[in-house]
Amino acid sequence: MVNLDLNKLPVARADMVVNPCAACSVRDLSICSVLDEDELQQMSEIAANLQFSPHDPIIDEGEAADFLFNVTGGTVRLYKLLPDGRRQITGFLTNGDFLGIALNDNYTYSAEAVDQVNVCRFPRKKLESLLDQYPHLEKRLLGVASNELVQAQDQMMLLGRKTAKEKIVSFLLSLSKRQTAIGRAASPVALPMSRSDIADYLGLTTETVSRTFSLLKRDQSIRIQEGGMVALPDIDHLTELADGY
Amino acid sequence: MVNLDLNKLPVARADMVVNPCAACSVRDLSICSVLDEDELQQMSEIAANLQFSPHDPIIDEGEAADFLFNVTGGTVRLYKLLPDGRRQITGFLTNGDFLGIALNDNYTYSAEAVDQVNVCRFPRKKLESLLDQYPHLEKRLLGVASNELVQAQDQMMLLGRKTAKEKIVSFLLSLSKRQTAIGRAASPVALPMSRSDIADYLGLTTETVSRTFSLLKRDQSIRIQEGGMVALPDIDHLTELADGY
DNA sequence: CGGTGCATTGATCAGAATCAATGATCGTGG
DNA sequence: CCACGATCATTGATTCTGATCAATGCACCG
Repeated sequence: MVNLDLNKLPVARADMVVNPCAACSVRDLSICSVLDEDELQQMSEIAANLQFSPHDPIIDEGEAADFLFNVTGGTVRLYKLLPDGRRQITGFLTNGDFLGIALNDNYTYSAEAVDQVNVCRFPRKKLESLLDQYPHLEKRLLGVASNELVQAQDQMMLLGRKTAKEKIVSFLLSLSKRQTAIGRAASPVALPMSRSDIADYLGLTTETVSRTFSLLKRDQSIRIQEGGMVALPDIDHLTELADGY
Repeated sequence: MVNLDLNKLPVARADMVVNPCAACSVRDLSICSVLDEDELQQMSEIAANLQFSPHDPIIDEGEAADFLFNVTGGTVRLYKLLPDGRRQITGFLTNGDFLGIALNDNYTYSAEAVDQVNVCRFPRKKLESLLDQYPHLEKRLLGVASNELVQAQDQMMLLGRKTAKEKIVSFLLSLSKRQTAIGRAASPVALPMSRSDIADYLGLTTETVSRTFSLLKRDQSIRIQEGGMVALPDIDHLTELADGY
């Protein structure tokens, strides 16, 4: 039976009662993809499904890192704050992304729901003992961490050396790539997060983000569609813009 | 027997012939700290000791990732380039640091020797099979990756949201912390890298780095000693400066 | 002694931040 | 259903931090 958390409304679906993970829509994307049926059953026994609404805190920097998460729907922002309130968003998590890979005693960053978010929550200790039991799960986690490191290095290049225009274009392309990775079209791209989220992710201000979008619209590099979707008419061209050719 | 590489002069010491790793000066700092004597022997059998002089390339972005490394002496810079030559240094590695944790088929960054560097080189495939054999080694690697992620997030905050002064002070403090982690005094701090390395690590120019050092000297926040060592007279004060209190 | 590379300092410039106003969107309640 | 307020996005005017351009200083080395 799934460990229901009554503080947050759990996602209740009929198929979950038997083995919720078996029916998980993001299984192939997540660390769970390496598990067989029995192992999946064990995962489901320690997992709780939770839902968060926009702006809900999911974890807070500094608090005890008692839980790890898998994002099963929506978008999550990870961020750190300076004492005076300056914010750096270190990443946006979506379908299948793993949250809490840093195995410290306390979280070193905060996480909030950007839109309606579903997560699968694991008690850290129980997940760790599963990791000991299943080296291939640990190996998968190492792979995930390694990918995140590669992304982090790209983001450092972006933050340290790219212009505002290059930052915005790189950001749109990374969203596009993520969409293709989960089998969706490269364009148009969904932007669930606000201008200020984008600004704090790219080391800019909201005004500069807005101006740069206007600029890109003006020279036809992007088109804004209904529902805030952004069409990328010429990905090759954008790819060159992103690296400042 | 150690697998000698004749292109680069290996470090040859008498104790290496039997089991070089047993006498390794950075063993306790490196991933090898979790290995027992037999396991260490196996590591030594796949390891090659290499030396690099300042500016020597160690790995090149894009080339096949056939080797992983442990830094056993000196300082290594990791960096990425944009087509027009802009450079972002993503990290400096020293004693005990592991190089190549991103297990992609090709390196996603380049590495060069800053000063005289010693490394311990492992063929990737052989190391991977050792990882399969020893889950605790894999676990240790996951821990290393996790630490690097935490550091990467701090660096994103630095690059995206800190002022030049905060960046320089944060940098000096991180060097100081690293020194204490290997049992040395917190101050003075050694700066083996050039102004331009520091600039490319912090998302600044050499001129701004130089000016900011002068500024910090003027208000007595730092003192330059012989040999380019930097004394940090009041670490608490610097810690506040670093986060913009 | 002169040359080369690196660091420092100064003068000016520019890209993005800040300050400020207006516009668009959305949810809520009269 | 529309009006109001709140929040977010856009655009404009101005400022400022750090980049760029330029010159000088300094140390190491042949």
